[in-house]
Amino acid sequence: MVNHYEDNLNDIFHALADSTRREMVQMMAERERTVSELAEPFDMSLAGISKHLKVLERANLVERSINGRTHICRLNTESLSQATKWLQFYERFWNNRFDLLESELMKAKKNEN
Amino acid sequence: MVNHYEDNLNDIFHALADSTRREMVQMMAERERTVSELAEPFDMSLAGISKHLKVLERANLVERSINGRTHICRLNTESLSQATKWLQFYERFWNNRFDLLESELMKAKKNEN
DNA sequence: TTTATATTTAACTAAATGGTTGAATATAAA
DNA sequence: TTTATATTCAACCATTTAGTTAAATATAAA
Repeated sequence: MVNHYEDNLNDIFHALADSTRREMVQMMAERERTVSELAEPFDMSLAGISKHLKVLERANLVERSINGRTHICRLNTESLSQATKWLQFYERFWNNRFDLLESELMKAKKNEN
Repeated sequence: MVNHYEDNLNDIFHALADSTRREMVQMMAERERTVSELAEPFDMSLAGISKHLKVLERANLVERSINGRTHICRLNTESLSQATKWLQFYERFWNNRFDLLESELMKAKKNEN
């Protein structure tokens, strides 16, 4: 059994583990962007940006539509919320743990009196 | 200016971009674990697990206390919620976009009549 | 039809990653 | 004091990554 869900999470987290790519995501969060727009803020070759874009696409974080000679890139919510869901699931555990700790502390405090 | 926040996000997302490490996180979410406990489900050398653990520690996702010859590993909420916050911030943008789209569709529907 | 623009592809490189094995360290148990 | 257990460290290896430059492709503009 191949686990596509796991593969996808690998790709998503990997894609987000790079400052340049996260900045690109930020830019696309504001609005759609062409490849050269995405490249503009960075001191990096267009080929370099093109590669980063591919990593984001592999993770399904970005979709592209080709309009003449310019490519228009936009974010895809689906993958992002997959990652968020994973994180939030485990945060819940911690928060429960903390709630537990807190209630223990409250008990302890009561017994002080 | 060095950006520690960005570095940290790189480390966190990188740490989470590996199935083995995510499973280790899951285990520690349930309760504290020793290194050998963490290693048990995997078909991998202890040295391998030890390295994965280091990656999680570098990301501040895990803290370790040494108790005799066994090391006890537990999760650190802080880093996880840093990642969650980053993700949620950008999800907000998308959701706003979707709300906008939705209201446009409503308008269009009205004009149909 | 020629030239300029937008982008990708290919080939290359240095560094990082994910794994291994074998030896080292430190502590606990016999 | 010897032996067993828990863990890390060091050295190594194959693969992936993040970047480069130069050439290729495709479209738009002169």
